[in-house]
Amino acid sequence: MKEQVKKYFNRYVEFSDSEIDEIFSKLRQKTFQKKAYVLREGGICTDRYFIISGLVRSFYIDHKGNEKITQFAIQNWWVTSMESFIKKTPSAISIQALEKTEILIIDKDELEKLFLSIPKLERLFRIITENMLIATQRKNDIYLQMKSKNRYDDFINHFPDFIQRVPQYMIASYLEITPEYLSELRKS
Amino acid sequence: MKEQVKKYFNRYVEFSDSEIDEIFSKLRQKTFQKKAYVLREGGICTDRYFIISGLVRSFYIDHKGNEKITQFAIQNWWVTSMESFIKKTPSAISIQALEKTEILIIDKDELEKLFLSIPKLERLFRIITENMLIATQRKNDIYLQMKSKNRYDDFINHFPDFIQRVPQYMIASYLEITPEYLSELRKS
DNA sequence: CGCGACGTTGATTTGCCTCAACGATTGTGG
DNA sequence: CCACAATCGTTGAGGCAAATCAACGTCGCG
Repeated sequence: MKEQVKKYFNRYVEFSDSEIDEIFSKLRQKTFQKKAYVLREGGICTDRYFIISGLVRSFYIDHKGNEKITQFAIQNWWVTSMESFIKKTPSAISIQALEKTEILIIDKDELEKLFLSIPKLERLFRIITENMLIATQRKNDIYLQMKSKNRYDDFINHFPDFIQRVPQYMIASYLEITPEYLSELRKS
Repeated sequence: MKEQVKKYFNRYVEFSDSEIDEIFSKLRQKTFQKKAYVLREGGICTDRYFIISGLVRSFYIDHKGNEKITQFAIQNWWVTSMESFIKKTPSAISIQALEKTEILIIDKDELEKLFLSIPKLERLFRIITENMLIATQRKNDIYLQMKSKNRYDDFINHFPDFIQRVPQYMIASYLEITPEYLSELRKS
């Protein structure tokens, strides 16, 4: 497991073994069973979560009471409620495991301390955040412009493995389509 | 002008005067007339742009040949084509001044060097990127869920000054509505 | 076994787009 | 300084993508 994380970290910035050890000493590891909540709506999100294995979704409840899924995250992805984490406000989203999921947890205060002692770590997080921004902008631009059918095709191309692991109505939610209409689309 | 930027920088991280001077020595200043292009689609975006005064839009051309506006930026905002900047790929978007606009330009290579000599600057950019991510996610979540009418109301509340400065059909484009339909909405 | 979770189907409605045409305003060259 | 062209907002008719609502079939699980 440590090897996996180390490899991931070194993809963007090179850390020495002692730096990795220092970072690791601040991480907590936790296992979430299927349907368990990593974070509940309304709570302050004080952590960043790194997925070792498994699958989670983040979602919020819209004004009509429907769940809206904003993100799926798997192995080697970071999740958090960014707005809550940065502004220390109650989180609008919940994060929930869809399978048994292994997660590494880093606390905000610990992270800030690590940024000071290991500036390279701050660099890593700058880069990670930039990548998240690009991905989010991409979803924004592409999905607003595309018709439902094309969004579904795009999703299949980008995340083929998710089709197997995620129930269809959740994919519909992520794509902002009703389950009924997605079912219709799939016939063709 | 220098005071304005210094004040902005110090909102997130405190820099010494000598650090500010070092940063400033790497910045170029440029004035763009109305309708002038800061960046053209297809070019590699090697800079980040900081708006001193004025107003720009970023937009791309969709598959039907229509302009889609993804962002407006004013005083104290950063703009760039993030994907092009990070990956060094041709930019999908153009950036254009909608008014006479004063811009500070920082080159990517210079910025990377500054990150090494002034780690606090990297911190500033991490924070800026986080804020951009939050804003982008917000647009994502809210706009996908809202009907056109609500998006327009939301826009008016968040950016009341833009209404005066930006032609209506550009606001329509930003909100992913046709100008005709926005006109219809405004009647109520 | 029985219940809840999930996918499908069909009928109806609606939000929004498309296309075409028409004023009002601004700007520009002769 | 006027004439003509762009640019911009509005209006209306018609059409389609996608939502809503309700009902039903199927599977897996406690």
